[in-house]
Amino acid sequence: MDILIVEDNSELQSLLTDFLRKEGYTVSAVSSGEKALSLYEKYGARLVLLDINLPGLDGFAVCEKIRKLGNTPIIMLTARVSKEDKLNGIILGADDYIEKPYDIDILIAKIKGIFKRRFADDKLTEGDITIDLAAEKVTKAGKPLEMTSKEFELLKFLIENKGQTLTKERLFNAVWGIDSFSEQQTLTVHIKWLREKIENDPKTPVHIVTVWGKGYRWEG
Amino acid sequence: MDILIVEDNSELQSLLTDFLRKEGYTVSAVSSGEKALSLYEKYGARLVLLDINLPGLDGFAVCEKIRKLGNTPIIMLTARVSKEDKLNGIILGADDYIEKPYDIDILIAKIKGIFKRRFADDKLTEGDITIDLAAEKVTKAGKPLEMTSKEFELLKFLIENKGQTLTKERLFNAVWGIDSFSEQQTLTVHIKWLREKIENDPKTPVHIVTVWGKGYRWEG
DNA sequence: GGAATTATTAAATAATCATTAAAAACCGCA
DNA sequence: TGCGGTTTTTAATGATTATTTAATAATTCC
Repeated sequence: MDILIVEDNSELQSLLTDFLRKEGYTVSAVSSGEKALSLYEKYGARLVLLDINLPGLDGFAVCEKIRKLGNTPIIMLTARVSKEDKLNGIILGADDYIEKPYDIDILIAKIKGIFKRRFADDKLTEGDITIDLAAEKVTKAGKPLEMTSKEFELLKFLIENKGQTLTKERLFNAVWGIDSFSEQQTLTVHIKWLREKIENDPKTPVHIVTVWGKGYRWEG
Repeated sequence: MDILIVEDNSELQSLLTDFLRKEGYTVSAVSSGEKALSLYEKYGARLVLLDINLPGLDGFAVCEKIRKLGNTPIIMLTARVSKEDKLNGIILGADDYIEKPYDIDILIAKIKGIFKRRFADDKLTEGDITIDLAAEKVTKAGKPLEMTSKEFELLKFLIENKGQTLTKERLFNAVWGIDSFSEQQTLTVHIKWLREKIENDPKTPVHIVTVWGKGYRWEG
């Protein structure tokens, strides 16, 4: 899915949906924060358009949650124009915002800008590494890399949160699903295998860097 | 299952379902993209009728996902007639589309056409292997291969979805039709017999490759 | 230099897949 | 129905691959 629209005004929702589809994006639209989250968790999205005024869970909360689940760019839609909101939205992780009533062309332009900046094509690329998340396939400089499932999960999580330092605990939790601060050996060993496959010179890793005393970080 | 209908308009859904059942197809109908995907993942389908306007996950997104899971032909149902939609749907993998309100006879004709093109007439070839789906006969480099019915079904399903990794669950459901405890064993044994007949060197299979932890994939 | 942390390596364990043989179910046919 | 052969399933065993554990070496920070 390209774009996830979270907007409870049904008129506006279908307007946006139609417009964006005509631009060639695949669009899913929901009318509540809860639905947005469950859809996002299950299927992800490449961009989220997020209304601030939502029944139940509001836009800021949704933004925060999505930010915890991934680096998907978020554009906030807001009728309220207070400085605090702008500040708040951006601080909490929104990549951009637009005020209602807005010029649809400006919105499209913003969206295109984000897609262009963010995605070369429909695969996730990092340097000479390409990751097909759906097919669970990784290639480096065109050559396919054989990945075990744990290795793939780990790589995926690192790249999805590139630039962020991830604690070992968080990494372990994300990939293995449970807290188990005792078995950090497992993680370091897997990091080792990953580096062996990903890095040009595994002895001096440039992608998977270790943050001493904290954990690891993916550098793009 | 022959046909999976994804349509949230319940009236239209039951109309379609009844009509197609009368034509002799086995039909399942769901009203959301999420349900469609979970059903497809588990049981597959030989044809999908897919409405574009769905609540939540939209038709295009569903189409995209199904395309990643298998080569099943998809017919899009749409009220909107924009060129962009047509383009989009076809680019994303739909084999055909039909506009609402549509003539049911035209739809039936399209469906029959797809079934005929896909599952009846000409012979399916993969390298030096030729499969006659109607006659249930397989030849390798001109020589006939004796196939049991299960072996044939399995081979057919693999080749129909060549290039795609098929989970054991999905393979079993497609060929055996039901879940079972010892499904794994039965499947692996049949894979073994198939390899014995198909592969030049059954010890190092190049056509039926195993995807560790997932299932199998046919490489053409 | 020394304690804490991370990297490396090898070996043990666990999970999954392949092979084989034998039992059970199936099928055509008298 | 019962027979003989074939297909399919089940079960037991062996092989392969993934993952974890454990022991040791290297590195980093103070």
